[in-house]
Amino acid sequence: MNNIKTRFAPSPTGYLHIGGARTALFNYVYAKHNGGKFVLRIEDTDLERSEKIFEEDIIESLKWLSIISDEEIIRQSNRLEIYGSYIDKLLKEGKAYYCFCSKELLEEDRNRLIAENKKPMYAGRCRELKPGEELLKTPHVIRFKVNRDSSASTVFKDLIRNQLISVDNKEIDDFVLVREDGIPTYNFAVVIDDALSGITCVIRGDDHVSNTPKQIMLYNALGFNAPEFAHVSMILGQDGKRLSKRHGATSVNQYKKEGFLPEALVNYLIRLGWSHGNDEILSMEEIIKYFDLKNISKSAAIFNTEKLLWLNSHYIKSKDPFILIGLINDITDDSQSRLNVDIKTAAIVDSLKSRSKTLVELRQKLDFFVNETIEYKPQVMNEFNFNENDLVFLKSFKEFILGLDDKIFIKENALESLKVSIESIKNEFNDFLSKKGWTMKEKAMLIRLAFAGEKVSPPIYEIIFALGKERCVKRIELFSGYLSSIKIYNSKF
RNA sequence: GGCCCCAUAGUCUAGCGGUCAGGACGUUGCCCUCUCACGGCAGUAACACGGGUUCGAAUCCCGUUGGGGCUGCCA
Repeated sequence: MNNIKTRFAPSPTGYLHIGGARTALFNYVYAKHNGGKFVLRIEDTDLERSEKIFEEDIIESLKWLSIISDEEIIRQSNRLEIYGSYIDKLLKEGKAYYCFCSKELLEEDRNRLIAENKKPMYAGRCRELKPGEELLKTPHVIRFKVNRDSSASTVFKDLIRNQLISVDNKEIDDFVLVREDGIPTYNFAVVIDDALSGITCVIRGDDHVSNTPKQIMLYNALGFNAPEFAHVSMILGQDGKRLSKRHGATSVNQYKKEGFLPEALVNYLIRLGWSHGNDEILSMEEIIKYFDLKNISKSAAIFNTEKLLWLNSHYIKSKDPFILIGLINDITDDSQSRLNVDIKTAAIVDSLKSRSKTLVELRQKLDFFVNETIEYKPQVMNEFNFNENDLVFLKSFKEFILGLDDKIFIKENALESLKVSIESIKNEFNDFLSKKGWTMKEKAMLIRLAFAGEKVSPPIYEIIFALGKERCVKRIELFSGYLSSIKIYNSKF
């Protein structure tokens, strides 16, 4: 009966990026799988770089991904007294010490060691110092006194590799616990908070493995039980380098704006490094049901937008068109461009959803329907050789549209009745064509150009329904006029 | 440079001593078809290299190479 508790502890020094989102996701689903708790902690001890807007972005982005903290969110900046009491304890017990070395001096040391091809480490000048009250009034930091016994090493088990990682203490610096300004450093604050919050398992990025021995030493020095550790590999860009801005979109919020669904991002991120047999499509519920640290990959993974797009199109396809309209409106800043929530818009969205990989793409494809006027682009129109017969057809087609029963176009906001309408338009239209001895294949492109001004559009019956009689007729007339005008133009030469 | 970690197709991965090395994205071809998609079918492509251990190695061990991380009073 061990109550699992995990956490995600980002520093608010940037927007939530996909690497962080994946780490948060792993922590969240691991806790949920085990019936445990997941908590969020904001590590804002770097006063220089932390910003409130980043904190808000992180919380919002996680919420969008359905990753919610089970407890009130902790901010390290509110806990300075707590850290103070523990530092006093370490100082009193001789496990930490004051260091008065100037930054300039340390910089010199470092440069010298690097020049000598040695590992840059603190020389330990102040290790045995017993500072008097006067000296304590001068600038200083507090360092941890690492056990320097010649054979001492620090060992921990990594749950991802399922093996022990051992680091010789001589590789570990007497690292700083409290800065000159009195603010604790990451390695110190993280241990206090994880211990006090009762975190049982720390799942974090690979880049923290070298911090883990330091933290274990602190757990031991403070008399806390250390949690378990699981270091997940990092996400790399297409070039195999660490993911950064130059690889394109990296923040979760940016993906939202570009028309990705949270389900798709969650599904993609969890599969990037974790697997459950051959399953590719996984809902949050399924992920929680099956998730296991044992099935996390040890190696770094390259972020592949193609697969994310595939997942996104999958989730778009499976959504109700009315819901899609809402989602598109959610990411539309300009109130002028908002979509109407009605059956006609839904009809086009329903048709376009299997043709779009993102919500943004879907919205763009909707332009021909939303905009009142359509443009006849020369680069599109020049590909066709129009003739008199086309005008004859359009005239006849207009009559057909006008002759359609008005009842076909009046529908409740129900997708089922929509299908019936489209079916009857299809039947009527096929009758019309066969009576005239025309075929769909030869006439479809002309109609498409008239209605959409593009070579690509949703199926014609669906457009007829969505546009309605009046707009159809208007577009046929405009297009006929356009054809006549280019005919006149051509005849001059 | 030092320390730590990693290594199956272009990419994500399954595999856990005996498999025709499986799936997915991508890509190619075909079918469907009013366009484009969707969908269906088929194809393409991998165990980094070298030593061991073993009757037998993608799987275990060692080395090489390659990649990543850390080496801050950042997290």
